[in-house]
Amino acid sequence: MKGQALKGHLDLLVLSVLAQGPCHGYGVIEQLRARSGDAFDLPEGTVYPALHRLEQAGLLESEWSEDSGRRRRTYRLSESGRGALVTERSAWEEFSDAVSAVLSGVPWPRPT
Amino acid sequence: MKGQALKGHLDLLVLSVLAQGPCHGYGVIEQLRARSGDAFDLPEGTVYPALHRLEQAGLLESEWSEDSGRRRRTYRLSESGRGALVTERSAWEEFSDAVSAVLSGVPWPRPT
DNA sequence: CCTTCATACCTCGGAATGCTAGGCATAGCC
DNA sequence: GGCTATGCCTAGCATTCCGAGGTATGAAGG
Repeated sequence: MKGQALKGHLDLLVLSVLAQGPCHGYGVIEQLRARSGDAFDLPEGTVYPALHRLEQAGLLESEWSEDSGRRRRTYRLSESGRGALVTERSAWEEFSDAVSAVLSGVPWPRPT
Repeated sequence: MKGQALKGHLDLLVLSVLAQGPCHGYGVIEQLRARSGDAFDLPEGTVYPALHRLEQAGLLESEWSEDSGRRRRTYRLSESGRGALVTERSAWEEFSDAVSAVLSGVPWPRPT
């Protein structure tokens, strides 16, 4: 995956993962890698600040837990977060369709 | 269209427009608006620097022209630009598919 | 015991990018 | 003359992603 292609869409991805159940930061990274078929392999320096940002914005809630001597911070979607996910998903679809529309006019050098 | 959702994908859009024929800056903005069904209404402060960047990178070539007393700068895809368009389009499709894959796991509150 | 690796968290600073806000100039219309 | 549309430009700000570095625990291997 080319550098910083996901600019502006990271929030949507993180919210999507957490919509399927609470998870901690490291787990979010693994989920994204798994669900995207290895396309998204995000560095920690990308994901952790994003989680903090989303919590700051009230879209996530977090809770510390101790699991076999390891401290973890588990994130969960808030009600606002659930709403934001719906909004962001719509925005993504609109955006994606718009890009497709622009691209559809471009001659494509491959067989159809 | 929500603010700066197109981060990182602007180049692809501009190259796509210019792949369909030479055009000047103002025209690129209009083309994008038209082809996207008004989804993309980009400010000049976004598009002009992008054109300069792409020319700097060798993906575009430009030429000044005088049309009824108005000076215009007409941009054209270079060979490199044509190659970059292919690369960027592939990258977009990969990215788009990856996002879709992640989203596909999210329960969607609307009828399918 | 000690090293190494995987897990798990964090932050700082750089780099890129888009946008707001301003400016300049010409043509056409009222 | 004034206003709008066309057509170009730049400076500086804000946001965002990422590389690099730091901390700490547990398990595995020697």
